[in-house]
Amino acid sequence: MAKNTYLELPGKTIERLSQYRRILYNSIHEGKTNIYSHELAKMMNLTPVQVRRDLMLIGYSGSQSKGYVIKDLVALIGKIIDSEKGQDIILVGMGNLGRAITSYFSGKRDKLSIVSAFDNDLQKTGRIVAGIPCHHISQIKEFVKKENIQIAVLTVSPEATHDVAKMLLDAGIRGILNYTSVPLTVPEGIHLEEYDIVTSLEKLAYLVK
Amino acid sequence: MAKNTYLELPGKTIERLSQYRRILYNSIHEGKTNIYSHELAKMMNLTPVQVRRDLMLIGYSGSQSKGYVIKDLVALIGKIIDSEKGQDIILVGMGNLGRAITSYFSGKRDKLSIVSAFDNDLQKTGRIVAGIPCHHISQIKEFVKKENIQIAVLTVSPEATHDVAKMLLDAGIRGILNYTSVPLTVPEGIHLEEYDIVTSLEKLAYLVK
DNA sequence: TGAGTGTTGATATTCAATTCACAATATAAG
DNA sequence: CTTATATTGTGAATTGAATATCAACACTCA
Repeated sequence: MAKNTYLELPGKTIERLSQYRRILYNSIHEGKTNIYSHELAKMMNLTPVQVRRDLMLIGYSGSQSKGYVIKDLVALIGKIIDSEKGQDIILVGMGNLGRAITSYFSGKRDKLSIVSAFDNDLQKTGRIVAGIPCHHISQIKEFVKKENIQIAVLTVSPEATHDVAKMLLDAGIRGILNYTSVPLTVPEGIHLEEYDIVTSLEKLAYLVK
Repeated sequence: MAKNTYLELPGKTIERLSQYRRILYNSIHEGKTNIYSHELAKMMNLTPVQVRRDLMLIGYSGSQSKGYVIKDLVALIGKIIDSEKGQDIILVGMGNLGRAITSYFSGKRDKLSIVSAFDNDLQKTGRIVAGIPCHHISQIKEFVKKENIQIAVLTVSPEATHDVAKMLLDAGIRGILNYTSVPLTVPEGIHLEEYDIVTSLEKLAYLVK
C-alpha cells in the first residue's frame, strides 16, 4: 500500500491548481479530452513553463504528442486539494458581503460547501438567509465542535473582528478567510487568508498613476 | 523645485502601505502620536524588520527614541499612493457581489470612490442602486471617456467577463480589479488585480488537511 | 529512412521578497 | 562619565517564485 506522502506545495501553485481545475472542467464540457501546456497557459494568462512546472510538482506526466489527459489531471488535482469526505465551512457575519459570498458560492464545489451562517442580529438568526440557516454567534462554538468545522469565512464589521476571531479559534477552527479590513493574528498552525478590497483598489490606483 | 521622482515600489510594499495607513488612522483616533516598528508590526501580523524596510523604501525616517511620528507617516503614505485630485472608479455587474462591494466601499476613502455602476439588466439601469447611479453597459465607453475613469471593478457573470473586459479596455480603462472566476489577459501597460473566493477557500481547505 | 517540428520534463538561472545580523544612535540609570 | 537597554537603518544572506534553456522524445512528411 502506497503511503500517503504529504506534498509540500508552494502556496501559489495550490492557487493555480484550483484554477486549472476549474478551467479544465469547462474544457471537458466543450468535449476536449487532452490539452497542451501552452493552451492551459493561455487560458490562465501564464507561461507554458509555469504550467508544466506546476504539474511536475504534483507528479503528473503528459505525453509529447497529446499533451495532458484532462480527465486524469482533474482527478489528480482533486486528490491533492480536496478532502476525501468534503469539508463544511461556516460564515460569520451575514451582512451584504456575507450574503453575496454565500449565494455566489452555493453549489460551486461539491467537496466544499458553506453549511451555516452566524450573526448577532436577532432579525436574521433562526432563519434561512441566502439559502443557508443563520444562527446567533453565541452558538458558534457548539456548532463547530459538533459538526467538526475546520474553516470559517469572516465577514463581520471591523469592530467585531477580533472578538469573533477569538471565538472561532476557541472553538477549534483551523483556517480563517478574513474579509474584514482588520488584519488578524493567529497562532502557529492556524491558517489565515486575508483579502481586502480597499487595499486592492489603492494598489491599482497607485499603479495607474 | 523638487523633481517628482517616481518610486518603483514592490507590489507587496504598496499593499502594506495601504494597510499601515488604515491602522495608523485608528491609532490617531486613540490619541497615539508616535509608534514603534514592533508595535505596527504586531498590529499587522508582520515582523518589525519588514515594517522598517517598507518605511525605508519610501524614505521615511523615525527616531530611535520615539519611533515614527504617525501624522507625518500617514501624510507621506498618502503622498505616495493617492492621486492628488482623487480617482473615480466604476463597477460593472450590479449583482449581489457588486452591491456588497459598493455599499462596503462607499465613503471608506476620500481620494477614491465608486462613482457609477453598469449592468445589462434593464430593471436596474437608470436607477440608483446601492447608493450609486446604475447605467446600462452600452454606456460604459462614453462614460469612461467623458469622466476620465481609469479603474474598473468587474463583478459580472463568468459568461460576460471577456466581453465586458474588452469593452473596458476599448474604452481606455487602465486598471481592472477582476472579481469574476474567469482569469483575464490584458495588454502591456494595463494593470490587473484578480481575486477569487473559491480559490482562496480551496487553498485553505488544502492547508488545513 | 531521416530531417524537421512541436512537445514535455528538468536543471540552471534570474528575479523578487523576506529575514538576518549588526552598526549607529538615543535615552535612561547607576 | 559609563554602562545598559532599546530602537532605527541597512548591507548581506536567504528563501521563494518565475523564467530561460535545452535534452529527450514522438510524430509528420518528404
